[in-house]
Amino acid sequence: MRLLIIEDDKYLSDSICETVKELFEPEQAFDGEEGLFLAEQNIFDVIILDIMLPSMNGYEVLQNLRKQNITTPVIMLTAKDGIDDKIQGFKVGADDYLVKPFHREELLLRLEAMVRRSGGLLKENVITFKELKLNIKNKTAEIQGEILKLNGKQFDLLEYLINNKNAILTKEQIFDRIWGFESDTSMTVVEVYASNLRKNLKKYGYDHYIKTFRGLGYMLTDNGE
Amino acid sequence: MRLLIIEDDKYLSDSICETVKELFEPEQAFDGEEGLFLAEQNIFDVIILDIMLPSMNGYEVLQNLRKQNITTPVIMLTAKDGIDDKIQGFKVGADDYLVKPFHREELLLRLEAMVRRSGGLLKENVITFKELKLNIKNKTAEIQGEILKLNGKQFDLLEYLINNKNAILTKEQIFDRIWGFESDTSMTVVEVYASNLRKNLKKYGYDHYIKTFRGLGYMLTDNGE
DNA sequence: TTTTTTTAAGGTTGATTTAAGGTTGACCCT
DNA sequence: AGGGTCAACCTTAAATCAACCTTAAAAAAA
Repeated sequence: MRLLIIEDDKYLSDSICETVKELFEPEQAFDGEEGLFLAEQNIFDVIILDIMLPSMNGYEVLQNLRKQNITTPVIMLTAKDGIDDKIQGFKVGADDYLVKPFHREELLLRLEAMVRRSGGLLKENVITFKELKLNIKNKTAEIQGEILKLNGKQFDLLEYLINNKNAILTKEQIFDRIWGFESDTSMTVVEVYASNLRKNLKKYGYDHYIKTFRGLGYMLTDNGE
Repeated sequence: MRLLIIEDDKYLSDSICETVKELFEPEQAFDGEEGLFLAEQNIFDVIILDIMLPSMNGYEVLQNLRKQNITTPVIMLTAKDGIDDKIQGFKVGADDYLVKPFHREELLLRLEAMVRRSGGLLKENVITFKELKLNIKNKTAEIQGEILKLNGKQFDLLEYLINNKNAILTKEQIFDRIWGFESDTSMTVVEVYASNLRKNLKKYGYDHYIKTFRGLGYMLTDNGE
């Protein structure tokens, strides 16, 4: 679970990081433009967005995102308490709202509720797909009783696929998520890893479940065909 | 959209009804047990739940519901302002929280955000024409229960036609939309794709619905002949 | 060293485009 | 009305092209 914090108050931002680090991998942006740029990568599970920001305010960031059909859940954060702000925030597409100062526990709970609502699961130690079990913590995979050896990025890919089963993931998304959007390696690595992953799953007949959609991306699916 | 309001203050309950009646069909319950009974029917899209209630408090109602795997989104409502209440509410599975007194507009916006999150969005990912369903996200088509395989541009064409059913689309429009107006391929591809699409729909008797208007363009229509 | 990651190259598949010949229907002429 | 002509459209199949797969070797990391 990746969380983007767009907040110019470094002290507050760090403190949020600290608060959530059990459940999320946080990333920080300290002004509006930087935040928008990062959010546009569309690789985060939740975004915490302050309203008063240098270079571009929170509303603009959010509006911009929604215009691009990026639907990552957003929690707006502000010192202002007026209802007008709340209304504006929701109109632009925020999913929740938190008034500073807030209790850490409340933030955590709202984050959880948010992620739960949007179908995601909080960081679990074990995720499964049919008879395939991934232990996120030790990065081990088990299938039909046997232990399956997967190296780092292959594991990450499989994890990402399982967490988004029955949804198409574009090569861009996969690349941005696993290699990082600023990585300068070529996007064809994704194909190579898809290939390797399939090879490893073939033994168990699970390679079929990774479907490629030409021009669109990949999907892990369990509904037959 | 059906909304259940579980709130013992009749005046407040009525006033909520009034506020939301544009967007929801509200139903009222005035104590915990009645509310639980109604909620158990699992026919509502959202529930507004007060905490202080006769016969059974809001936490118990919610806990009970979740235990039965009823996941209707719930907004908790209370006069208490302490963080402890919020925590308890979220722990039991509330999806949002509102402190009395609240602005009507805020309630409305939270309701909208809630519904949007819990599948309101999903509906926009699917468009239909008679028994034909297109899932825009997965780019899959389903007709009369069967899955229909369409390649990229065929799918795009069908999507465009469905979104403009009962309106004539010129070949230029179709071409510009799907191939891009700067494309240097010949406009006759549109005919080829119309042909292929019809061939694929023929099996289900849906080819007739794509009518060509000589000199004008194509139209997808569902009113007979 | 051993393992993992990245690059490079050639092969495969299937979508897209072109081309060619066949239909259809509008319009004109006698 | 009937027949001829033509342009628009349909259909098919072959040619082309881009996306993707696979493999193996090179580079980097452990």
